[in-house]
Amino acid sequence: MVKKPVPDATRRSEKSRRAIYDAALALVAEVGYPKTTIEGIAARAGVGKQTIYRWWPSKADVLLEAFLDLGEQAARQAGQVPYEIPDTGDLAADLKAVLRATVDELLDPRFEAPSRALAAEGLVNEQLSREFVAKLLEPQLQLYVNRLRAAQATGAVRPDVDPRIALELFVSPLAQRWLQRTAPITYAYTDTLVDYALYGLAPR
Amino acid sequence: MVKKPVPDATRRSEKSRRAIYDAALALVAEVGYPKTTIEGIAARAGVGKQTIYRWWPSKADVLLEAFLDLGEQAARQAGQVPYEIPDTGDLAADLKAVLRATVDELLDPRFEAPSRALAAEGLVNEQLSREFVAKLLEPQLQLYVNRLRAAQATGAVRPDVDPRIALELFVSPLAQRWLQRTAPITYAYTDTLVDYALYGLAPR
Amino acid sequence: MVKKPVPDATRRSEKSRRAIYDAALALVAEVGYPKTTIEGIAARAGVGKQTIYRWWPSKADVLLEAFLDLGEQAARQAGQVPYEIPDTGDLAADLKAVLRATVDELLDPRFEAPSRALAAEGLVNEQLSREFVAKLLEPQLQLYVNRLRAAQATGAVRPDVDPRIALELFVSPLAQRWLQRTAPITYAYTDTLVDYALYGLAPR
Amino acid sequence: MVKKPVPDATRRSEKSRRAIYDAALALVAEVGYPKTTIEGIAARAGVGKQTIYRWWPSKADVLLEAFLDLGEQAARQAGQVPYEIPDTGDLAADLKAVLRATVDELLDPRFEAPSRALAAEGLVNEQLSREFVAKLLEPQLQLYVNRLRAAQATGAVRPDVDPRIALELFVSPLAQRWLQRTAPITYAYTDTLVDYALYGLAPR
DNA sequence: TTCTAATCGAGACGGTACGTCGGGTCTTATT
DNA sequence: AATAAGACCCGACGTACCGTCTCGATTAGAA
Repeated sequence: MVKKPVPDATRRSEKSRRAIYDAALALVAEVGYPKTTIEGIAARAGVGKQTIYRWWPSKADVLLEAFLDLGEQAARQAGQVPYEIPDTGDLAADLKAVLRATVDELLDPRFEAPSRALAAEGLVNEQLSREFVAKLLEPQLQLYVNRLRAAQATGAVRPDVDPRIALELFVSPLAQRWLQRTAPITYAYTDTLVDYALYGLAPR
Repeated sequence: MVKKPVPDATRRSEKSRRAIYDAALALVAEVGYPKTTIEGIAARAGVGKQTIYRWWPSKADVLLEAFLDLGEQAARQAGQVPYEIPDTGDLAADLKAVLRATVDELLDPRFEAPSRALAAEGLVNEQLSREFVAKLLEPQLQLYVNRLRAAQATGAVRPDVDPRIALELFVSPLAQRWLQRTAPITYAYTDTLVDYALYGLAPR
Repeated sequence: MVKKPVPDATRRSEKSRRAIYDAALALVAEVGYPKTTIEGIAARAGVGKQTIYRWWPSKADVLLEAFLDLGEQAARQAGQVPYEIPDTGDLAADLKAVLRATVDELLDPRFEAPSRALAAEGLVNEQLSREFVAKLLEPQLQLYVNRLRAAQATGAVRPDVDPRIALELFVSPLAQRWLQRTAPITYAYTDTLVDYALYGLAPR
Repeated sequence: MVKKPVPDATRRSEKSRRAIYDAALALVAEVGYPKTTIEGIAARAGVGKQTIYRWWPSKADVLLEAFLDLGEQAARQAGQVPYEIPDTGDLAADLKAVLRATVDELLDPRFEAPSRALAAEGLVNEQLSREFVAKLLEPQLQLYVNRLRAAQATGAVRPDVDPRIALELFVSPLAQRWLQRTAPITYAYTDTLVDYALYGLAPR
């Protein structure tokens, strides 16, 4: 077992890290993930290659961190770090609103390129996939779980329903359409998904 | 614009094509998609690189064709080329049976590696994605549309439901779990999906 | 020992041969010897590659034959097939005249490219070199031997001189300058060569 | 016009350069120039191809430098870097001695293969030829010029003779025989050349 | 505030694979 | 049977990046 000397994070250059994030996101957006190279990121960031290899094991990890950082920044700007699905008492309306916001985000070009790339890499790279799911996907899905639990408490959803599965009825179709481009994603579509799904979850 | 002279398909070597398919599938299964190289496929198939470049524009296209061919072969062996979802009159039972078979297929290692790889490539390569969807995915989904239409005719499903969207309620979650490894896929899971979804599609 | 079936020369296409000669000479002149390829010759001659491989073992042999043919043609046109060095009785004048003609030929672009190419190939390919020397060079040199022998008979050259060596005193320097581009070749230069050399060959 | 970034010569690996020289010379000697490939040199030298392409534009240039280096090494070993043709007062004897040494060198297999290859390449590649002549050939010939000038000073050679041309009378024939294999090269032959040539250069 | 050790920008290095070119063989249909 | 055409296997080309490895130059924490 070869020990790689752990670099001293306290002396790390914040400027370089930012520049690397920016370069990685910009390149993925401009030339696509496969044509984005470590060398290209380093050159664009005005950084030595070694500085990248010192802190990240692969370009996928660079992009994942850059993307997480982008998300944090966006959340911080919106001032809504502790994100929640609203609870107006009308479950269908709340879900439709959230899904419409998700549609907007999925169509935002700033997000599209990197998240597609990460999803693609994850399909084939199990380790990255786990990290992606744990850090990004599951926290999002947990919000739906919370909201559905609340709905069960008020009787809007049958108590025997597993919320972790139930949420997939409307979340997965949207994800699928987006990832595989099987069909366009619109507000009308997500509204319909919620309608179809909730029929089945509501008590008789 | 330089025109590449179109090769004469009638003189194409069938033996080479088969060998390339086999090599591509074997390598993807053995070393994974990213480490599968055109050079490796050529070497394993006992074929010149040029023979690959003559007929396919990229390794993704090689793999797509190889996979389509694999599917055709499998179907031909099973003697069930005009595939259909059974119609016993019990929609829930029929869907559960089909989804269980799908689970088996998704867990079959012969299919897993190449289809993951193609899905991953499709996320980032729109042209390939379209071909993948058109040649493989949509034909499969159409079978569900047909079965749901039949269910609407017998009154088992509400007539105002769009079958193309309805089918996503149980198909997409399964696909999602498989692709993103968010959770294990089991018979119990698919059965539950069908139950949840059909509640919502059945008449009141 | 694998026997290569000897092709039937009587059925050979004269038209193809001519086309191949023309194409080979043209290409060597236009793009240079290294960039002249068998494939290129075949394409330009409107001939299948196999037709070349059937009759010649290598591109050097094609060019050698093409060049020999070119020489024969030129000689036939000039109507002087049985070539001779003139014998006016004045050895120096005769040699100067012949060398001046040689200078002209060496500077003729039609001859320069192919003969350079053949010389180059010969340096590294002994078999070709022997053929080149035997078919082209030695016959030429023999003419000088004859003329020098005649000069010895008239007493213009010492009888103990070996004509085969003596001729090299003026022929080789010219060849060398041309081949290696060490210095320009002119009439004045060849005249000087003859003067210097004959001093040494003349009786005291 | 794309500018290729000039590599930083101060950081060049001396070990790699030596290994490349050795590999190039060894391969040319073992398999011949045409079968010597950049890939083969790199593999034999244990070096990446790019390291060759970074510093030399072609395999001919690699070989030329390797050969120049070989010559320098040999000269340094012999401790006779400022090489001179001896001047014992007997011009004929001095020239014969030097030419005999040249014959030895031309027949030394370590020198034969690469110098033939370079000569061949030079015939067809003018740029290389100029470099070869300037760096290797002319310095050698200049030694003869010097010796002949000295001979003119002592009256051993006629004052109106151009030494640069005179030297070709014995040097070029030897070179020619060696390059074109028209006849074997021996001490007797070079002695004869000197005799024939000096007759013509000596005063009456 | 100076010293000093780690990080940094830069890029040369040994490699692997790319996509292309051409060599020489073989097959097919045409003459 | 020779031919034009060109697919085939193969080896080398010159290029792009990989991940590792030096090099000064800089820079931040401990002295």
